[in-house]
Parts: sequence; structure tokens; C-alpha cells
Amino acid sequence: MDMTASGSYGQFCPVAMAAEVFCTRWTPLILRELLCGSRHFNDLKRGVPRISPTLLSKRLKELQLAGLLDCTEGATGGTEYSLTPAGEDLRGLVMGLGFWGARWVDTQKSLKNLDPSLLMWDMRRHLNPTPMPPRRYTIQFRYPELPNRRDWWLVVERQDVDLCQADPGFEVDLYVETSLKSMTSIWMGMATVQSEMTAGRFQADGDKEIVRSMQAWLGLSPFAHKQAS
Amino acid sequence: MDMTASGSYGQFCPVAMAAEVFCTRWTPLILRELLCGSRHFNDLKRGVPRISPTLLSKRLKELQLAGLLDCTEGATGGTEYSLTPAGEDLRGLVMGLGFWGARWVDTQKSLKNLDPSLLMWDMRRHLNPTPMPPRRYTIQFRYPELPNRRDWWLVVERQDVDLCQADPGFEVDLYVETSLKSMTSIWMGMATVQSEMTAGRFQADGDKEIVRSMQAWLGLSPFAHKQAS
DNA sequence: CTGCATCCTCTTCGATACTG
DNA sequence: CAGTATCGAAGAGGATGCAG
Repeated sequence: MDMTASGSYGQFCPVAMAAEVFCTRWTPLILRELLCGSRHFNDLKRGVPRISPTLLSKRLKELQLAGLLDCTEGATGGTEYSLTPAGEDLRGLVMGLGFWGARWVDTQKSLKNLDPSLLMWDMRRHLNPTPMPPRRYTIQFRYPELPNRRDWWLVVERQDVDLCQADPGFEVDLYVETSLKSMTSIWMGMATVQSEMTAGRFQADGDKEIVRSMQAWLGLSPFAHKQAS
Repeated sequence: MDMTASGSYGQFCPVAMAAEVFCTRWTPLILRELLCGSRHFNDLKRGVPRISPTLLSKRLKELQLAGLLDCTEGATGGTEYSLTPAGEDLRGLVMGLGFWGARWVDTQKSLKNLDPSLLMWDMRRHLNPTPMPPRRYTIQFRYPELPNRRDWWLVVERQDVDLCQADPGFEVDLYVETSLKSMTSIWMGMATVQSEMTAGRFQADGDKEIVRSMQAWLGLSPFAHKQAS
């Protein structure tokens, strides 16, 4: 009887059994992406950029084996992943982990891990297009300090939001220039558009009404500290 | 700028920041023990028996560094560990992990990881001495199938419960003979004293009243499935 | 382009033994 | 009691290749 099945804690305690599937490297982040709605391998990779494809593939298989993940042939041919009820039931834990992190992890430490792709990808996901005019609306973000991936475009059309790293060629309705740190702080609820603008770390050129309501349509990270609004 | 600080996910997302401290190997189990009240190195080792002392020591240092754990010189000379508010605030997550495990992890799989020390240690911790007579009360457990660590004694005196692996020499008030699997199932709420007794997998000799109320004073794992009582 | 598989290197883990 | 020392094994990361 091999009690040392690799990665097993050898404990019947439910905490141990759950930790075996939930608390392995990268797994909470993969689950976060799945819970946010990512269904394809490369979407997951985008949300978890520093994982190797090998390891991502391995983790997905493990999640399947543990009964958290279904894997079906998608319409376009690619594999589609979706959480089972057991996987969906981890939502509270993943959110709880995030809230704990937002509350107790040192802000300065978080802001050491800036990543424009992740930030923009997350902003795209949560942007609320409702206050936008009912036409295509193009927003350009520039992070002047970055050596590459300096410019990003969000193209809002109807209720869809596209994120581009290459100029989509449309007229820019709103141009935002700020530092990656300021933008991340705003997104995380550690600062506001207003506070960063006042501090001279955030410029926005475009329709005044849209600029004024930016804090609202931008949305915040689901884990943002609650601010007095 | 080293973005690859070992073990870091390089993400500002609070889920990632929290996972860096919470979702490393053994950490949830160490936290479970701390949350249950263990304060000394060897108590922790008892609750997490398969971790190496080296790694336990390392994890405790990491928890300290992360601000979850305080480490003070105890009265008797040994080091005493105690959770900070940030650590205590993980209680919900650890419990949530356990409840998820109890709900979704295959019962048969859990029951592959039997461990008498862990079971008895956990039973000792949660036993409710209130229905016991107000004198010293000795209970012997025997797991006949085990090659060693077959006999265990719980000595209840006032509100204290002691666990022994060597015969304490007192007269045995209640003698229980069962399989490790049955006892674990009962403890986890997957079976009851009654059901296992009826199935002939559980014998108890002693005061009838104590035997009848055994399910009550034994207590159940905090993660036990809720049973219709 | 999606979804992996392979190869190789480097870090981490586990088992055991030993010290203040 | 509370850890450290050592060393072989296992696991993670990175680069590259390849099939559909």
C-alpha cells in the first residue's frame, strides 16, 4: 500500500484532501480564470501568463481527474473547458482567498508585480460599456515608462469589448496616459482616477462626461478595497 | 528587477498574492493545526506527521515573514507559536477548504488515508467529557487489524482528556474494538456508532448508558457531513 | 493558431540522522 | 523540546518542436 502517492498528504482530513487538489502551484489562478469564464487553453494562458504550457496542460488534466473540470470538443474544433458543480463550488474559496489577499497582503508588495497584459485583460473583462455612447468607442492607454507593450486599445462596440496591442486604426475617442502603477492602483481600489489625476500621474483626453464617469465604467477589480464612494 | 522571486506568481492579483502564502505544500495543514490551538513545534508535528521537521521549520519561518504567525519564548522555555490577526482571519478559508473536501472528495478516496495517530489525536481534541461521570474515566480503543499502534487509551479526568499509546494502568471503564476504517467513518460522519455496531464492525463493552450516548460525547469531525440525528 | 509533447536544467521536497 | 545537516528523488520552469 503506497501511502506516499505523489503529492498526497496521507490524511483523511477533508482539509488535506481538498488541499491536495486546490493548493498546488498555479491551481488557484487557473481556477480563478475558469471561474471568470475562460474556456480555452490560450485564454487560460493569457490569464496565467507565467505558467508553462506543459504545466497548464498537466494541471487541467489533474482538475479533470479530480472531477472539477469538464473537457468537451468545442464548436470551432478547439477543446472547451468548463467547471463541474464541484469546481463551481470553489468560487467562494477563490474569492475568499482574493479578499484575504486584498486585506492583508502589503500593498507595496502587490505593486511590485505589475503586468500590463494582465491588467488590461482584467480591465477588459470587467469594463461596463453601459455609460458609453451607443456606437463604437475606442480608448487608448499609454504607459510611457514601458519599453514595449506601451500602447493598448480597448474597442467597445455594443456590449463587446476588444483588447488590442496593435493600433486598430479607428479614431481614438479617449486617450489615457498614466503609469502602470497608477493604473493598477486605481484598478485595485487603492487609488481613484480623481486622486491620481490630481497628483499629476494620470491624464485623460476626450469627452469630459466620459472622463468624469471613468471611475464608474472602468469598474474595479472584484477584490478592490471598498472605497467610500 | 527580478520578477521571478522564487515561488512568486508575478501577479498583483490578490488571489495570486494570497495563494503564494496559503497554497504551498503543507501550509493549509499547518494552519489547521494552529487554528485548532497547537502552539508548539512538536504538537504541530503530531498533527502533520508526514512533514519533515526541516520543512515544518521552514514553513513556520515563512508564515512569520508573511505576518501570519507570532513566535515568542514560552513560559517553559520552548518556543510558542500563535497566529496574528491576519493568520486568524484565514480560519474561514481553512474551514471552507474542509467543507468543500467533505462535500466533494470521494469518500472511498478519503478512507484510503487512514491513520490511527491522527484520528485519535483529533478525537482527543474534540471529545466532550460532559456526559462522563465526574471521576477519572478510561476508554481503551483496539484496532485488531493493525500490526502496531493497535491499542489506544483516552483518559478523561475533569475536563481534560489525555491520549496514551501505552497502557496507563488504570481500570478500563469502556473497551472499544473496531476497525480503523469504521472508527474513521464514524468520526467523519459517514457512518454512525449504531450503524457500525449493527453491521458487526464495532463492539463496545462497558456502561450501557455511556455506550448509548457514545455518538454524542465522541463528537464528530468539524467537517463531518451533517447527519439526520 | 490551438493544444499540447519532449528534453533539459534547476529548485524543492522527503528521509534520515544528528545537535544545542 | 526544537530544531539543523545532508543528500538523493521528485517536481517545476524554459525552450523548442509538432500535429490538427
